[in-house]
Order: sequence, then C-alpha cells, then structure tokens
Amino acid sequence: MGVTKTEHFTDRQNQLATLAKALGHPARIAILDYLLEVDACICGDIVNELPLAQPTISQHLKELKNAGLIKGSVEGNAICYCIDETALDILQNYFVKISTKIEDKKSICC
Amino acid sequence: MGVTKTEHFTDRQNQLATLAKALGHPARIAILDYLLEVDACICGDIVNELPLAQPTISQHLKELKNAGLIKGSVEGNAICYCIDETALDILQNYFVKISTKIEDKKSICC
DNA sequence: AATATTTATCGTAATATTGCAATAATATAA
DNA sequence: TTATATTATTGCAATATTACGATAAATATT
Repeated sequence: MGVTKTEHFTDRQNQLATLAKALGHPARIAILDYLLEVDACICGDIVNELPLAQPTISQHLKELKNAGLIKGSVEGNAICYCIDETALDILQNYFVKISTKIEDKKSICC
Repeated sequence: MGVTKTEHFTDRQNQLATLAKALGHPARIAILDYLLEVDACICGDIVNELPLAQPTISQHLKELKNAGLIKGSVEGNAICYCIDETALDILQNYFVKISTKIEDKKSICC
C-alpha cells in the first residue's frame, strides 16, 4: 500500500519517525553538513555544492523544512536556510536516552 | 525515478542516511521502544505488541537488521532480537557533534 | 511421523519517493 | 519596463516502500 499507519502509533513515535525519515537521504545529510560547515547560514549555493539538479535540491530542502530540521528566511531574491535546533535537540535527546538505557542493561542478551 | 544517487555522496553520508532511514517509520521506532522497555531481549511477541500483521513486522525487523540497528539470534523455534549498540552509537555521536557545532555558532543567522 | 508454533518469503496492490526538464513565481538590476 | 538571478512548482517516469494474505521453512512438541 505504501501508506504508513500513523494513527496506530503515538505522537512521539510519529514525530521521531518523521524527523528520522527526513534525514534518511544522503543528499539531506549533505545539506545539513554544508549548513554546519559554513560559518554564516547559506542561501542558494547549496545547488553548486551538490551533484543534483536545482529542482531536486529544492525538494529536499522542502522536506527538511517540513520536518522542522531547517528554516528559511527570504533574503533579497535569495533565501537563507539554516538549521533549526529544536528538531535536532529532540533527536539528540532520543539517542542519548537510548544509549543510557542500553548501558543499564548491558550484556543481558545476544 | 525513486532511486537514490548514493554514488555521489560520501560513505559517511550514506551510512548516516541508511541508519536514519531505518528509523523513519513509527513501527520501527515502536519496535526499538519495546526492545528497550522489556528487560530481557524479546522474541516474537513484538507481533502482539504492534497493530500490524506478522509479515509486516517481519519486514520491519528485517530492515532494522539490515541497517545494523538490531541483531537476532535463534532461540529454539523463536528468534531473539535485540538492539545493536554500534549503530546507535554512530547516530548518538552524530547528533551530539551537531549540537556542539550549533552551540558554537549560536545566533549568527535566522 | 504428525502437529503445532514461530518466523520468513512470495506475490500483489496501493501509495510514496527520487530525480529532472520545463516552467512559473519572485525579486533585483539595468 | 525589460532583463537577470534565484527559488518553487508542475508534470512525469522510474523505482521504493508499506501492508498483508497465502504459503513456505524451521524447530518443538506430542
């Protein structure tokens, strides 16, 4: 069917999945990499950085924005994209929490 | 086309994307949740925990296993699945690193 | 051996994702 | 206003994902 049954899961599970899914493409990881690398936040030259056509990158940016991972503000006739901490904090928190839990029950199984 | 151009990205970017993608579904987040919740590692009762059919869950487990997020060992006529720390460490590391970088350049933009 | 239990695989339908050419929309510059 | 630059949208083709019924494979139990 290709349709995820989100209604069966908790809001938290759906939110984490949405964020993870948005990161589930190398181009989108590369976009974040670039946004972190440059000191100021970056506008349109992501297109020059990645080996993908402009519409494709625009689409990836849209997905990152929809997921809340980046935000963009109009800057003249260009757009300034940068990372949105909130979403990344949620993810960081999730993985830190997991790691702690795993530590606690080390070597019980497998 | 629906086909990701992995060859254009670095191994690291592809690896992170693969891991994130594997987490990009609420059912798979729910599976990890359950594996963390139960004290011993769990076998087949994930099927009873989730509102999805057995073949669907088997498929999700396969994806988690392929990504390296969980591992399974045969235990009689059941299979014992549990979390694989290595992959989660990679992800935790990634997000911690990002958060640090963001701290450094706080309020430069957007 | 026959049956039951558990998990995996196959086949299929519905939907989603990826990528890009063409084009639109928006804003700046001439 | 016309031209230029930048980003978004549309439309499409190829492939991937999600879900599940049916069924197979593997082991345990009787």
